[in-house]
Amino acid sequence: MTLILSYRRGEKFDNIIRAAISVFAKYGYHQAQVSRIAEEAGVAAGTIYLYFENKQDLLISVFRERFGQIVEHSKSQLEDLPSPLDKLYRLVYSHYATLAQDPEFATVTQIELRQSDPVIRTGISTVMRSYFEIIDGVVALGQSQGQFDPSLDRRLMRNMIFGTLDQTATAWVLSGMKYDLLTQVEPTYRLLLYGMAGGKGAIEGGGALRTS
Amino acid sequence: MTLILSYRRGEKFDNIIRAAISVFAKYGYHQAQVSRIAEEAGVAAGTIYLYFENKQDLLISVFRERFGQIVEHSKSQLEDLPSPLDKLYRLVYSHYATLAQDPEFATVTQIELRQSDPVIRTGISTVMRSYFEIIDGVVALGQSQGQFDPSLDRRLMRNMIFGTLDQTATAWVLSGMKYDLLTQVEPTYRLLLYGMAGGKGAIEGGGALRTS
Amino acid sequence: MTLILSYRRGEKFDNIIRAAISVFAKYGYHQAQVSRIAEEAGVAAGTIYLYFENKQDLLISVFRERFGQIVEHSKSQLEDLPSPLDKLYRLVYSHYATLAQDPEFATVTQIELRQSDPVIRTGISTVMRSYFEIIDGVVALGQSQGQFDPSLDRRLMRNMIFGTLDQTATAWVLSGMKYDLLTQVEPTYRLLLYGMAGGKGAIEGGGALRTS
Amino acid sequence: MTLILSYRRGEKFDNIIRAAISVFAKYGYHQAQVSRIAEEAGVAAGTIYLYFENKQDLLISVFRERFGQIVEHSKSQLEDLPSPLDKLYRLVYSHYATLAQDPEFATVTQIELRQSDPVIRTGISTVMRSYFEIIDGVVALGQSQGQFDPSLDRRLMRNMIFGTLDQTATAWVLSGMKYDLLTQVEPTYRLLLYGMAGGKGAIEGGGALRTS
DNA sequence: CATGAATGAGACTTCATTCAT
DNA sequence: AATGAATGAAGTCTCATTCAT
Repeated sequence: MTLILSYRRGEKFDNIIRAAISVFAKYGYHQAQVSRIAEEAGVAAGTIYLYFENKQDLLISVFRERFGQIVEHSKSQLEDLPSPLDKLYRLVYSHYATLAQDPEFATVTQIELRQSDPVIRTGISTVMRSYFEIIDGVVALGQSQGQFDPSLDRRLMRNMIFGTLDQTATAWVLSGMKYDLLTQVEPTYRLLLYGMAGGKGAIEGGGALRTS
Repeated sequence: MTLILSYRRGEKFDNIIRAAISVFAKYGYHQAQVSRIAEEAGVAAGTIYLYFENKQDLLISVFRERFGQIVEHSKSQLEDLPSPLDKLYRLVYSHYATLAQDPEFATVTQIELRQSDPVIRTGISTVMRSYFEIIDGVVALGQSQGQFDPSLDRRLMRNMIFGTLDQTATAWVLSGMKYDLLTQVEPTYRLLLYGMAGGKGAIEGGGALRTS
Repeated sequence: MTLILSYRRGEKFDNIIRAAISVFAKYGYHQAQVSRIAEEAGVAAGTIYLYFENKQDLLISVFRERFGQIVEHSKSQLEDLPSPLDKLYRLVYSHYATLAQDPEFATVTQIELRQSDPVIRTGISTVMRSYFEIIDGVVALGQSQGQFDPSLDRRLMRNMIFGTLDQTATAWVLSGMKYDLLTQVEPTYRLLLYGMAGGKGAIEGGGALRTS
Repeated sequence: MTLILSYRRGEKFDNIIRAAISVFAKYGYHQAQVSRIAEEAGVAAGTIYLYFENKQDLLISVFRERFGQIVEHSKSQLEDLPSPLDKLYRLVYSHYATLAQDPEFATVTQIELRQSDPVIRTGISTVMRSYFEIIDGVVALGQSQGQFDPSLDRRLMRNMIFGTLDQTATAWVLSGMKYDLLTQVEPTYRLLLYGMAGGKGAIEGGGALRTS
């Protein structure tokens, strides 16, 4: 494991990651053969095991590697912005843009990564946590400054933001990426902020059932 | 296939479905052996293939069977309610209540069903479509009656609603179901309806970036 | 494991054992492919795993199965004989005759079974123990009746008996089984009983070094 | 091969041999990784291949190197002694003492070296032959001088001597070397010389079966 | 003489599925 | 309708060995 880490970060490492994304996207995780990834990366099959512990680790690493960059990128982008609203907008934009720019990565992220395998889920959730922290940061700031409803549970808001972005992205991938995901940035932003009511303020109704 | 259908709906069918949920929840889809499901259902392994085409079909059937009931239930529940707001509230409630009532089914739904296998995804999306149609119906009614912002894309609203419910449910399952999911009904309803801004109406800011 | 045991003892079981002896003898343990054994046994490769846990278990089972028969046979043969000397003679005869009758089994026993793999050694030693107990029984009886020197360590005598039989058998196998092993029965018996001195009684010498 | 020989005998060669004994004893031949031996010897993995042809050669060399010393030592020790009985005694003593002095080497010799691999067996038997010749020399001298029964087959006597020493040593190793092997020198010597009957001379019985 | 990153062959084993009974 | 013994395809991973430096 220590040895493996010492190998990381090299031309071959990058080639393997690239090839893995491509092959995972094309064939899916289970159908993707390690030997095929090796071939596409221009290395011997055994070489992959100098850089990754096993196939699962490769999938997780693909995600960590790329999504880690995205998280770093998002973080730096949001830092410059003082307004929580701007941060939210930028967050939506970054999320969609990242996926729109790289269809193969989008496929892997939205489809292949949803493996129920515990090891894979655990590996992914580690990276996801840092993304959630970014979202949480935006939410917290907005609440403290009064732009976001301070009475709402922070975790729930995060679930809405991520759930909406993720579901929208998944729907887009499953549609065959036929439309431009970036057209959804603005409406998603508005929807998250003002809700389905569109910012009209409190509406009568919906309360009759609350006791059920 | 015709033969298979003729067998369906019997005591054994139900036993197998029940056993499958239990075993999928305990071991995960890939680790769940058909022979183990058979054992837990009290039938021979081969018998399962009289009721289901294959293991994938079993997973999809589990979902179709249970989720179909839920969809029917939700549909009938919403029909009685005239207000789109009440419908939305009831939708949130039903979604959470169904999962909260059956932890094993919740695990299978939120975790195991997220298989990247195309066949499984296709099978699931068929069932999901009818659920999406319910959501879409609520959204359309709300827009035509003016409670929901008519300028918003209907599909996007559906993605937000489902994405939020789903992500919230997944977070709850992954947390070990340690808290009561039903406490999230009310806040989720409000959040979906009024957004993060809490229904304060248009807020300045967030617009500067819209051209980026 | 319980399941596996329920399968044991059938025509297929015997065929696999027979095929395994043949293939192990021909190719050696490591070079012997499970698929080849299956082919020779006239079953599918997977079928072997219904009867044996793995390849190691197959090797151990081969030994246990055949050697177990031998042990039972030897035990019954020796029981009838009242004299420890006759028992010893019969022991030597049985040991050599068993191997001489089945060259393939002899090869597996003397060569392939000498794997240093801990699991294999453990599996084998379990069966060997019962053979050692037979030898020990003969030794104990002979000592109590006065035909064997009672001052000698019983375990050491067992080591000499088994070591001599085993080494003689191994030398015979490695020689290509070019001579008749049964010609060694009589001289082996005499050698074990009377020693290299040939029963001449105490001889001067050899004592000068005993303090070194 | 010529190149390889020219490298031999140096500090590194000795380090590798030492490391190999240690690693083979700890992990067994198949579990012993060349890279681990290299690490323990303080050299790079590739360096081992400057001194040894392959892993098998390394195992054989370990044996040849150490056992060769032992053979030379035994030979020189026995040369001084005029009596075949003293030679026999010394042989037993040397055999046990060598193993008792070096537990790791004992483990490798008695356990790891029993590989069924033909190449390894062949390599080992070459070294063994010279040891057998020493034994044969003692036997021949004893027979010609009349201390050993001249009617007995020389090879059989060698098998008994080596088989007894070897089996006793193996039993000692497998017991975890819990007792002092040297306590077995004297009884082993007596047992080999006078047999189980303890030198009482011919005993009635055991003859009835000789025709069977 | 030495290194150590890269190679790549090779086989065990699992388990969903079948089909004779 | 049910059984369950038998099938057989299919792919990951290890690690001895090489060779460019």
